[in-house]
Amino acid sequence: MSETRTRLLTKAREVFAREGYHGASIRTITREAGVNLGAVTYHFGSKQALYHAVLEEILTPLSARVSAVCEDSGSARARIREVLRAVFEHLWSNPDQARFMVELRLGHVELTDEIMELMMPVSQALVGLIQEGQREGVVREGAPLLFVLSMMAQPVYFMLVTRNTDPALLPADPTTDGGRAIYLEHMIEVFLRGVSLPI
Amino acid sequence: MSETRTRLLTKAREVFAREGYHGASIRTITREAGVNLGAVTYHFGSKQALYHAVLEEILTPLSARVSAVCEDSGSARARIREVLRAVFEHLWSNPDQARFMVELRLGHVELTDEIMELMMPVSQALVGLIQEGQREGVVREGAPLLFVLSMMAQPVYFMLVTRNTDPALLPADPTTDGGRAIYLEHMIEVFLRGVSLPI
DNA sequence: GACAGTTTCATACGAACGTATGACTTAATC
DNA sequence: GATTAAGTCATACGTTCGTATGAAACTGTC
Repeated sequence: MSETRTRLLTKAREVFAREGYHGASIRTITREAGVNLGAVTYHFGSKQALYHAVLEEILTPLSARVSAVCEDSGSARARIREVLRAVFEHLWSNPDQARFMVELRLGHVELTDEIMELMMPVSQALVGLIQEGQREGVVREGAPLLFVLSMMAQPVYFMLVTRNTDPALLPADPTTDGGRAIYLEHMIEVFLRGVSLPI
Repeated sequence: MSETRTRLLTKAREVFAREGYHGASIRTITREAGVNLGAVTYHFGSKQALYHAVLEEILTPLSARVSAVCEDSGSARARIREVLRAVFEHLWSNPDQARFMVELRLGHVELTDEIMELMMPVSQALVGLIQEGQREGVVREGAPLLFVLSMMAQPVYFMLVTRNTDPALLPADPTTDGGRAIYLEHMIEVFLRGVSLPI
């Protein structure tokens, strides 16, 4: 794989995340990547294809990891913890990823069927996990998809807010391992209590 | 207030929400609003000023309502329910609003100080509410801002996802009052259990 | 009905956009 | 070292963007 291609992928992820699909221009991306203006056309064909390449690069490992954790052995409760940890760490390991996924949700960009198919198994795996949780009595009755939404809401929203907020106002520094652990533990705690059975 | 101006505000909200700030063009907005291309310049001065006008129109009533509910009489638990209801209903009464607020969070658009000042009292009021909840024993110990984030995550994320998902896949139809009630009750339940004291 | 102020209109401008093109450079093969 | 394929480069094309401009069409006042 050509170095120009990887430089483009790396910078494109950063610039798309920072400015959004329409806000980012090929000129900005190529300039910051230190490559020629024509490189996007040559290596990817178009701006949209470059965006999809970045998206795929982000979604593939997330999808794989979430699906894997869902099918782990162990109690549903333990796996729910692990899914939250996986999503959280994935989004935070590269903050740009959460912004990508949110813009994706906003639907400002046309998506290919391939991208869609990359996301489907994730939500299916999560629904399955919640159903097992209900069978094991960890999750109370209700539509599984509602719980899936509640599960994903916190990692995405936390990422969205904390990256744009003055760190001094935050209860923990999200750029350190210790700070991140606080956010993660909080989210897990809220979700597990939130879905638990009445006592 | 001129009719052209209000038509612009209405259509701009819709188009900005649908396509994002950079994706929406003045030409699209004015064409769909049925007004002249120059109307944006004349009535607002610039595209950005139009965006800010829309944002202010959205944030002002939300800010007022949330602040009012926070300072209501009644138990903290009841007020938390009411805040969730207020945010939820506000976002769902016009789905575009949630999309605006998310793009705002993504930071793809430069914001004025006035817009910032419109948002500050909301988060302060919410922090105060959580602290009262902790005093009353409804909310367990922990950084109030963490709970505030958890409280807002669900309404925003639910809106974001359900608007772009095939309704047939959803557990309830978000376009009907009955469907919305299901989502709201779910969110309230998850949050109140999630922040509650261990028993 | 002439006037003044306001709003609308068609149109023009320069800048920035995504993409296309063909010459140039590099690297590998024989 | 000639040939070929792959990659890089500067540059040009047509389009669309936000904005500016001045004429035309309103609206109310005297």
